[in-house]
Amino acid sequence: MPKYITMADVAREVGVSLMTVSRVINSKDGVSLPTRLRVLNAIERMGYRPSAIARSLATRQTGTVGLVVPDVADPFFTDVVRGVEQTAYVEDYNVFLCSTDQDPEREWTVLESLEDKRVDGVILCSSRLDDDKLREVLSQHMSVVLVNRRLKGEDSRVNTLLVDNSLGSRLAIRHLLSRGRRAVGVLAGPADSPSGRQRVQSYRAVLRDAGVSYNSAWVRYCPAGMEDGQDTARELLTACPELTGLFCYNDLVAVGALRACAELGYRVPNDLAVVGFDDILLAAMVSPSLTTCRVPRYELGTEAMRLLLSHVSSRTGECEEVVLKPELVIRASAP
Amino acid sequence: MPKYITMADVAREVGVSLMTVSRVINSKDGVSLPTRLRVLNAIERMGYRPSAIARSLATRQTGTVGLVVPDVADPFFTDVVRGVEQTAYVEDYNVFLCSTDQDPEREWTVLESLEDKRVDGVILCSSRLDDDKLREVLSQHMSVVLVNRRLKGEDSRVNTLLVDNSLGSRLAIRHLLSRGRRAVGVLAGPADSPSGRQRVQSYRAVLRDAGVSYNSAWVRYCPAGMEDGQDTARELLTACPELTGLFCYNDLVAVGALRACAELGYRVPNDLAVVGFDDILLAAMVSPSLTTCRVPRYELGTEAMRLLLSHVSSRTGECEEVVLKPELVIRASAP
DNA sequence: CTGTTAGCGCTTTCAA
DNA sequence: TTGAAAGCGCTAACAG
Repeated sequence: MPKYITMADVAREVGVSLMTVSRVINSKDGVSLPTRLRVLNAIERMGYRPSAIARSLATRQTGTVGLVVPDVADPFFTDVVRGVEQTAYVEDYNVFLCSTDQDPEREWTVLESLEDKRVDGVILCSSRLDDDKLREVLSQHMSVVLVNRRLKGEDSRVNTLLVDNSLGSRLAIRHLLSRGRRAVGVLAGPADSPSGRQRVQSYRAVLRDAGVSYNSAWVRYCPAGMEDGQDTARELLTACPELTGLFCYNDLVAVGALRACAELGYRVPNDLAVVGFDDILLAAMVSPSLTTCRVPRYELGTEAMRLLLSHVSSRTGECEEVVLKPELVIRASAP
Repeated sequence: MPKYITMADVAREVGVSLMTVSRVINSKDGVSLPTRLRVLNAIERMGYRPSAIARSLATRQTGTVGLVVPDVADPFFTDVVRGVEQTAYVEDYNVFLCSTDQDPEREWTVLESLEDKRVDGVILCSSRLDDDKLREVLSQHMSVVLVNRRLKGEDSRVNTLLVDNSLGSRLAIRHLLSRGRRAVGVLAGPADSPSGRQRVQSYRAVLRDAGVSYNSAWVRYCPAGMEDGQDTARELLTACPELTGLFCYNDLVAVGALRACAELGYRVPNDLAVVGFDDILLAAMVSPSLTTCRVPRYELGTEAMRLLLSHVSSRTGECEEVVLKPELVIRASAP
């Protein structure tokens, strides 16, 4: 059990006041070089480390941020976390990682616990809270970055970081059309996912613009896991054997679809071209390898942290909205 | 910018002293029911949340732990993180996630930053620090759980959580031998990885016990990524075409080996049987699907957190060593 | 049952 | 250039 050295210990050792030690620690001037050196020496010798807790209480800044994600193990958020962590490290912040497990109540709870810990700010990914709840809990936080979610009316208090879903959708669907796939189905992800809905909208728009007719039965909502994708793909393909292309909510769902195809005897891409979303590591690894929309997930993390810190240290408190662009990666499942 | 309510605000509002409010918050008795109710009511109404910072300073307990991993995005640690986070949530702790990026200096730095934040304890996974440095930095922490690493001589101050690598290795090699693969190579992972070395040792022991001769050229150390596995496998297979089996440091390396096989025209499992380690999601997904040693990663996380909390709240400060057992999962790459 | 007095370890005035 | 005093928001130890 280590006994923490305090500033008073150091001051006593050197024979100066607390303030002198404090000044040295914070590299403030007003300390003669000889004194500074003696203090520095004592600090080193005694192994003194200032208590961030005490400092936080006095300065009202904790040097910590909260990162809230639906699922730590989801390969999508895994990279976001990496990005946040990396930038935090460089900027000398620590990050509280919280998983909500997709549960709004748990999301609420962790946001409160972060408030208790007096984090300097929060990065909230893919929030499942409804607008009112979200507004309420966020109003308690000093700085906020919302990732993958827009909150109307709060643009002045909340930073927003989005992926251009419409663009992704357009790239994917146009690619399929350009390859002669005119009957394109969609595994649209959770019905309550804004990004899913956005992509379906763009899907419709592209087909309309291209003068290609489509059937509303071709679009199915589904949970975002691989098993879910497999099950829903099986249903969709059985119900609509006319499909020649399939656009999936994410790569996990797409891999599920691939498995459903294998199961049903569909050859990919001959019988059915499949496009995913995100470009997780797995996408390049399955066979056939997956054509997909690459989302810059790591950059999502670094950018989120950048937005947060710039808000924290800005006197004005102005907020930004940043949109990152996906790009199409063409592989074997939809060449 | 929210203005935080303080305990004094609540006390003034209700017309009682700080202590009464404090007692109510901490559910201590010595407060009459009517008073308690009035306080509770005010807290609710004013939206008061006690500052964990101030409380930490007073109690010398922060309700936070540090989790240090080499790489947040590594699918292995991803599940460990999930386990830790889950248990932390249930037990009302917050976790600081730190990535070391395999860099000993960074590891040192983050451990110091966690010390500054006065975490109640630290879970350190696969530390790359040498014994002395490790001992030094850990001596500054109240409670420690070392995962995948043993530190001799500190058993009384440090909890240890290990995977039974020997067992895993034995299961894998015996499986290969039982299928008639007698020329088994090893992609052993980083030369400085204790778990890698442990597995190589068991590999030798099993062959010796089985009376099977082997060639030391069959064992190659390599970095732990997929590309690394692919490169090293290519070299190994080219140099030792007599191999009929391959035991890999982890699944990523094994998948790399699979790719090298495809490249070189080896059929798996006909020409070469491949066994991985860990059983990450990817293992079941590649083709041929990967035979591997499943490591209970999520349990590693929950158990680590359990060990930590039991140490934190134990008056005695006794430490434990726990070993978790892997099991063989037989799939197509080595049926 | 309730309140008062001291800190926890640091920073922020303001004096010297 | 240095230091003394007060306070950040809370709890622990005693009173009453």
